[in-house]
Amino acid sequence: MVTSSAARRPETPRQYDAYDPSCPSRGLFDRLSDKWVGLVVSALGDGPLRYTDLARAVAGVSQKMLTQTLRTLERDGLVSRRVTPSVPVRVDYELTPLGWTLMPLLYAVKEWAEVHMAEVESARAAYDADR
Amino acid sequence: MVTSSAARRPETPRQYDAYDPSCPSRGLFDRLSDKWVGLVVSALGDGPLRYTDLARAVAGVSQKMLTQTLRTLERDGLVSRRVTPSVPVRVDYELTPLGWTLMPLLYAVKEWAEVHMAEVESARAAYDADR
DNA sequence: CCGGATCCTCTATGATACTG
DNA sequence: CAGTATCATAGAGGATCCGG
Repeated sequence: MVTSSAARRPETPRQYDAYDPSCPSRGLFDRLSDKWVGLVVSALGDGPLRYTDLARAVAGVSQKMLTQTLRTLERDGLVSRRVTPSVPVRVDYELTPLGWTLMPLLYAVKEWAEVHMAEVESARAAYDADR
Repeated sequence: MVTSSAARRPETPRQYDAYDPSCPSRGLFDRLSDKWVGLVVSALGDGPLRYTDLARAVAGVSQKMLTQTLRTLERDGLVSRRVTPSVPVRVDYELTPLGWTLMPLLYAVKEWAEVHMAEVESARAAYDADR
C-alpha cells in the first residue's frame, strides 16, 4: 500500500510559498511582477520576434531595460535567444516550453486591464468625488 | 442587417491597448504588476481580512506599503474597506465583485511561481554554468 | 542590428516615530 | 488596532555613447 500524502493531493505539491519572504518563489513572483516581463512575455505569445520588433511591440521600453529583461528571462529558462551571425547580426527571441506555460497567465492579466479599464476609471472617479 | 464590426468580434471589444504607453490600460497593467498587488489580492482570495491579518499573510510588507497598496486598490474599485468603529477600531478589507474577476489571474501567477520554482532554479544553474 | 558600458535622476520602498 | 508623517536610501530605469 502506497498512500503517501502526495497521493492524497494529486496536484500542487506545495513546497514553495510565495507569501514567505524567505522562499525563493517569492523572489520569482516578484520578477514576474516586473514592469516589463508581462509585456515582453505577452508579446512573444504571438511567436518569435527579433530584438527590434520586440522593442516596437513593447512600445516605450528602453534598450537597456529590454535587454536586461530578456537576459533575465533567458536565465530563468522562459525565453530562448538565437543568434544568426549574418551582417548585420540577427537575434530572435522565443518562448521556451516553460515560458509557454506562463505566457497565458500574464497575457490574461494584460487582457483584464484592457477589458476592465473603463470600470476602473469610473471607480476612480467615484472615489475621488468623495474627497 | 446589423453586421457591425463588433458583431463579428463577439468578445474583446479592443479599445484599449496595454502595449501602447499612452493608453490608460498600460498604466493599469503596470499597477497590477506592482510589487505587492499580486500578493494582497491573492491573500484576499480566501475571504475578507483585517489589516493586521493581511499584514501577517503578506509577510514582509511594511505598514506604509500595505496601506498604500490597499488605498490604490480601493480607489481602483478592486477592494472595499469597511470600518467597524469599536475600541480599538476594526477595519476589514474585501475584494469587490470587480476584484474577484482579477484575483484568479494573479493567484494563478503566484501558483505558477510556486509550482515551477524548481525548473527555474535549474535553468539558472544551467545558464550560470556557461560563464 | 544588437547590446554593452556609463552616468545620472528619480521614485519606490523601508525604517522609524507618532496618533485617534 | 490601524493607520499617518517624516526621513533616508537603494536601485530601477532612462539617456547617451560606443563597439562587434
